[in-house]
Amino acid sequence: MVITWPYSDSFISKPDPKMRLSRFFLPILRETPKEAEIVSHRLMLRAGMIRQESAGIYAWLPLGLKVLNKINAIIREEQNRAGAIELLMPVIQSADLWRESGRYDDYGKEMLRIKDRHERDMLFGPTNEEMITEIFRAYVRSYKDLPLNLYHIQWKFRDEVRPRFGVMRSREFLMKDAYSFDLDAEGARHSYYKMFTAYLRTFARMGLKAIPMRADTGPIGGNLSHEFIILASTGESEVFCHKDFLALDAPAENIDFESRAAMQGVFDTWTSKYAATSEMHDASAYEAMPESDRVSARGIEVGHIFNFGTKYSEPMKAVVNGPDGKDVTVQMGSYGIGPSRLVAALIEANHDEAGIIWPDAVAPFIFAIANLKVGDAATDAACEKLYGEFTKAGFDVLYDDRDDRPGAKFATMDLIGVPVQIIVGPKALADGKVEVKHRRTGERELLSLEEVVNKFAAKKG
RNA sequence: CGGGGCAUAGCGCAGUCUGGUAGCGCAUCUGCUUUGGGAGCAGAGGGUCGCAAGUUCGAAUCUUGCUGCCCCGACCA
Repeated sequence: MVITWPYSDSFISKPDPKMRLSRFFLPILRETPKEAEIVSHRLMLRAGMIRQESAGIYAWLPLGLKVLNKINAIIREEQNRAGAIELLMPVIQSADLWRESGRYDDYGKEMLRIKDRHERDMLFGPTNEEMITEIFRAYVRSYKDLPLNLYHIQWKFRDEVRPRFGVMRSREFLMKDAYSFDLDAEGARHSYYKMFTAYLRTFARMGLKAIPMRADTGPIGGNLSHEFIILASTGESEVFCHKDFLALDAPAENIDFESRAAMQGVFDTWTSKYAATSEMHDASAYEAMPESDRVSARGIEVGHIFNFGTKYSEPMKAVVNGPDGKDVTVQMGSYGIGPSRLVAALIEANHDEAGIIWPDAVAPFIFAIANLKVGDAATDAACEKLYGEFTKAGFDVLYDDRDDRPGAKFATMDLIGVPVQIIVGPKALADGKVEVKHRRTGERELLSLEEVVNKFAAKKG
């Protein structure tokens, strides 16, 4: 019997690599809306990535969504690699669940509380420790099912007093939150180190240098916690660290997440020297380092991990049978990354006067083809040829087929940050060449169509 | 939550003080020209001036109330 794959290739290929700008929805703005203060907010609005619908609440337009999805894809790969398992919990939660942990009263006005038609107290989830603990305790009975790490990527709502900086500090935001369950403290540390390692890899893959810094646990609770901070001049908080962290490479793809020694090694390497946010800053320890080793900079928090023991499992009775048949309250940790904030953070770290400079890994389109003279038989044909080849190779490629002037096309490609811009104009094409411009370096090269295809489009196959 | 400010076309703004036909730039649409760094000319469309009361012959403009949004500070993925 032959079982045929029930989906067409085009259906499963996500995201859609084919895009003609004349047909795409890319509402770019020439002028900056006055409310946007920081560069990422300005550029996201100008590049048509987001639209504000309310204070701190944004609609994600197609270009913004493409970036968000790429970030999510990287996060998923690294979470899965580290052994976490994806599920999806609802955004609306019951107040009763939060009364069990005691956080219904503790969380304050930051939690958006709502009533359903039966006058039941509900809430829009600001985080999911309670819910995941409820799910865990409903099914897991044995220590043999541990360790377990479950995560989801879901919208959160925190009714910030003052939302600002676009999606950097919004009320509704996307969060990847993972929750680990272990039999004992030692296992919980291993789980913590696994996520620690996964986070280093996740941010590195996006071209970000994220430095783990000892952090306050805040309302989540616990005793072991790190914030992952990326350095950006427009960052919200001041951070201090040893300069060696800037040169450290993230753990390799083939690192063994199950090896406690390997995980401990990663953790030790990345925590061996001084690194702290201003809240946790110890000026005397910092100044004990030679001045040439000190780095003081602005930082953006893009991830935060916690080991909080039995803070939730105890009151919510998440217990398993141990090897000796006795109940053991499980050890938990939670691990958060804000993909929506990451979009803004990536822009803060990657831009110039002309616009965004996407790292390849998260670029909404890696390639753009600019037809400088739409309607010209030669440029039209060359563009269609390239567009077809890149599409066939499975790349995200944007074809600017608008009947517009070259300057407008250059400005658009630079604004939306396309890493590799293939410029097809009548002059170079008369010699059979097109120009390839690299957004980040500004480097340009003249190549024939075949060379372009061989150099770029043939790679992925 | 304290302090400050804003609300007029899709975006950026003028007009408000001193009440009297709602304007400018960009964007959009049409036509012609133009085509390697956000083109030029000509024409066109688009606004219950945030909402509601009040004062007045007459309110974008004055008064009161409300709503929304932004900025600064304290708090946060």
